Amino acid sequence: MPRSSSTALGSPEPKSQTHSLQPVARDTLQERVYLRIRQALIHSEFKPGQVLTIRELAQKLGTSIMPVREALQKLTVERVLELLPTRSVRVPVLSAEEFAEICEARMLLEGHMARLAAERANAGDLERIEQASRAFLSAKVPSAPTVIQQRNRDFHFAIYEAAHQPTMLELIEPLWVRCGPCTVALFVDLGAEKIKRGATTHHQEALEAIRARRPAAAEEAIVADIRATSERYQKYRREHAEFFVEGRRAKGFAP
Amino acid sequence: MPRSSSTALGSPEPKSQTHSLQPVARDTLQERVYLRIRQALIHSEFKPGQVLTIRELAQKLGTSIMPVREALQKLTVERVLELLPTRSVRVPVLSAEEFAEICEARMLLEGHMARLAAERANAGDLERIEQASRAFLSAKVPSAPTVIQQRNRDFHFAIYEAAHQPTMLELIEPLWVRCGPCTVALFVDLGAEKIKRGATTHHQEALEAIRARRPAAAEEAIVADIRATSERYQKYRREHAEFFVEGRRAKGFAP
DNA sequence: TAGCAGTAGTTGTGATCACAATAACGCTCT
DNA sequence: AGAGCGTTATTGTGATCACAACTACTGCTA
Repeated sequence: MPRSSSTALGSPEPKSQTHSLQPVARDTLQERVYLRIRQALIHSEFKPGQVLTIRELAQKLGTSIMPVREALQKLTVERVLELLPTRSVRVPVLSAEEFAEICEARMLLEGHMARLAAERANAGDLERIEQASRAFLSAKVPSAPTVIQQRNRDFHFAIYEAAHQPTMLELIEPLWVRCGPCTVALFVDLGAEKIKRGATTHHQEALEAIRARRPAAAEEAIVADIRATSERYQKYRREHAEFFVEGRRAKGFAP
Repeated sequence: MPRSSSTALGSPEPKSQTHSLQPVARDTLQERVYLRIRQALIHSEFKPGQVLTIRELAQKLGTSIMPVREALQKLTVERVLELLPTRSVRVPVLSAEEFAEICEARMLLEGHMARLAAERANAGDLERIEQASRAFLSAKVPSAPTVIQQRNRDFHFAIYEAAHQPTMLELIEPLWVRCGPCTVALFVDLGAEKIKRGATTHHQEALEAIRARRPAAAEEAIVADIRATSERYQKYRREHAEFFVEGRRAKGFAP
């Protein structure tokens, strides 16, 4: 029976009506599968290095293999997953160099966006940024690491949205997803508390700079924030080299 | 008959052996289809705004629809193609703003790479850059616009490869592909001659700067080159607004 | 003639099957 | 017991079918 309404995937999110009457593309199973796997990656339900197989995911998600194979390919193209020589896919284990290069690109692009935000942010933008900042600060430290990570993410993107450059924003998003699975490891290991303290300083600086319309300072704060993440990962990889062995075939992931 | 060896797609390119004994992933039909369509896009065999259908392409390429639909999805994820609300795909018509934002990102990333190239290029890198430069200069002006465009591309990437940042290089590539179909229009319309003259200046400046190990100058030259392209497109769109009507269902593309 | 309903054709999505290549397992022989 | 080999299981790819949503065309009605 084609187009089965599977129950394992939940409802197709609440339509995110930003402008009311857009010709909303009808949602496909493929997309729900894609979002589900993506979310699982961000939540560290898969480990770096783990191999994902089409049929296993299809079974766990209660669909045929078709939506899964297209979702996996999509994630592979976005470099969120990695293609093995055998054409299987796995969660990438970012080398120190790869992570550093991605952070370098992030510093350039996101720094640019922070600068623009300081120049262009209107009242509504500012309000959203401040709200995101409050949400980040109020995140309880012993809560799930993904909560803090999510609010950190929200804060950054509140700023970048204030730059009003939607196309560049779309270039930045995949960089975050690529880093996701590896940065979660940082939160879990180094302790969210310490990371939150470090980030708070940069966040406050960025917020102040945008409020005061000082583009250079805003860029500087964001770049510093990203650089801290980059250096943290360098350090972490050196100290936990044994964790990053190319472990294959680690099963798991309860939907 | 599964895995038919279609003849319409040509041979699977000469293996590009850069390091000899890599565990080369076996080539798939999907990948050949992908490269073929990608090439067709770069060569302007499709017009901006044109809708591509799975079955039509499959028939012209002599395959089933499976490889085509995956190739199209891949191109869509890379933003080379655009998803319509009906889930059909079409060649995007970049708005002036979108093009400008992509160019902005390119200036940041490619400027960074040019700077690094000036710092790090070794003898082999320099030789490759100079050879690419000679090839660009020797391109006959009345030749196919795509030849000049290709050699321009080769020159830029010869520089970026000298930065030795493979991950960031992979971030830059899709930006070029996205601009491809629209910049070809520039070459065809404004005349390759004029564009080549303009680019030559920036190319020579970049080459000199890298040779002399002056990172700032190298970055400046590359940024100027990209900015020229960006402004050219702005002007072009304004003057040829009528060409960019959202024309649907323009057929064509002889394989 | 303009408007509209109905129909035939087209298109993307999802399911299922077939197959070749790889990986995993068990067996034998030394 | 351990290395080598043949067999079975698993995996991704490609083809084909079924179907729902949409498009375009036709012919009827006011």
